[in-house]
Amino acid sequence: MAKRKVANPLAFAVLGSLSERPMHPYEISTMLKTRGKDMSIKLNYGSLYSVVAALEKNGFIEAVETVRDGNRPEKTVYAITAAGRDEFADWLAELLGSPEREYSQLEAGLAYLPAFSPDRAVELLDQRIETLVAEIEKLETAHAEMASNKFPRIFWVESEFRLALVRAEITFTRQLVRAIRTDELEGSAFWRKGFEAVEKYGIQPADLFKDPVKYFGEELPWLQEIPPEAR
Amino acid sequence: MAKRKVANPLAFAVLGSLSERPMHPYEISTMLKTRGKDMSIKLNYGSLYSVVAALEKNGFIEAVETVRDGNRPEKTVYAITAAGRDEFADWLAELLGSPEREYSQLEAGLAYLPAFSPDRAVELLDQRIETLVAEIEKLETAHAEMASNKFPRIFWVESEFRLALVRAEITFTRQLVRAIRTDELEGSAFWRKGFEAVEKYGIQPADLFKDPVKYFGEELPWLQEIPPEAR
DNA sequence: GAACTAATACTCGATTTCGAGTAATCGAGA
DNA sequence: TCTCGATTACTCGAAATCGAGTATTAGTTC
Repeated sequence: MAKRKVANPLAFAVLGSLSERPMHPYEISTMLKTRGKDMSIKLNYGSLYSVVAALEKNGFIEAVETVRDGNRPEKTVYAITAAGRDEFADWLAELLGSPEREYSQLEAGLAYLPAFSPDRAVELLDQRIETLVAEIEKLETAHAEMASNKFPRIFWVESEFRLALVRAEITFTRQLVRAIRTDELEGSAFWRKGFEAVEKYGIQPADLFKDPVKYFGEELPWLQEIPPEAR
Repeated sequence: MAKRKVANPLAFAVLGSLSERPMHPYEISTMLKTRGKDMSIKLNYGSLYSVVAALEKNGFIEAVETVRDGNRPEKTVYAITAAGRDEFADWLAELLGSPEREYSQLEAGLAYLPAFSPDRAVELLDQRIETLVAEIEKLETAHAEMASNKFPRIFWVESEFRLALVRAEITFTRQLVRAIRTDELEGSAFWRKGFEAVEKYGIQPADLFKDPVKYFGEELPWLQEIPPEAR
């Protein structure tokens, strides 16, 4: 899958909007908002206009008219081209059919979890859970409302997916907190010991592994598996 | 939470690495790789060097020595500063404690799901499921291996989180496919009818809502709720 | 009808991001 | 000892990204 000429997901939304009818950029932005698509695709004015320009440059859309309304800046109305329709279909197929690696900030944070003490980690994760619970409630309320309006679910599956993801995140985080609290996370007791040793001896965390018996009271068998330069 | 001076997650990883000991940029990159942190934080050489420069400019790290090794480019070794340690701790706390809105590509795709026929959608989602299954198997194998090496789980929680997310995605996708297939997704039958009408009458999708009785055989009560300009 | 707020419709330029390219050296095998 | 692929260690510039700022008009309230 060669790289897209215009890769910003907002460009995808622009193509999607223009495949309904010609519009000017600001109109696209308001339509995305009224339809709530800006909840699933990040909308930023700066990006919108540069993305529209890039789409035009690549022949996916074309200016069909410019209207001037009093002294306001003139609006350029764009229409999708045949190439643009192809690009949109191809892009949608890719988005749905081929999952692409995405990086979440929690993943980044967890990668450095041992940099905090277990207690501090639990405190922060609990805080996260609270925020996520609120998020879930907001989503559920919105869904209940749309359902009661008989608004077809097909128009808000993306929000249901978001809900599923947040639920998974909360479930994981709760389990993690419990595991840290109970030390059942293998290595968590070790994590505690390490932190206490750092405080007690006033050493750097990296020094812990130079004398495991002193600081952990035992050999660490897995330590031998790690090449020295990665310790 | 004011914006970070250096916002790229890779900068966070750089601070995390340098809080262990001074290193030169390339050394950071290899350490991230051997520890598998590059699976959770996107590593790109171009970004690495510009991020290091930005961190230095902002006083979070400082060059401590430059070594030259034969005719190779000279390596600048950087150390973290006190401000850098604070920044790292603050950043980690934010990553763990305050979930930030993230946009996934599947969400973007689902937002335009009705642009494809139900059959095509199912076909693509099935394809996605296949890829996700393979991904899950890879992760599970890797985890089993680390567990059998007694490598403490605390060092790979981020990968467990990733697994939880992929599992949630697959569960959701499977449910969605089933719902589309069985038409139990309210609005899915309507989606089918709409698509058939577009083919039968050769009209634009947007025209469907101009005469719902003709194309869907009934009034669509929720349609009245939508402001005309958002239709 | 003056004042003010909200909505409309962008613009701009400072960063950021990216990934392909480069160039030296090392090590293993022929 | 020659070669060649892998590893080391970056560089560069084109393109993307962002969000704050601007200017006009429409609507609302006193």
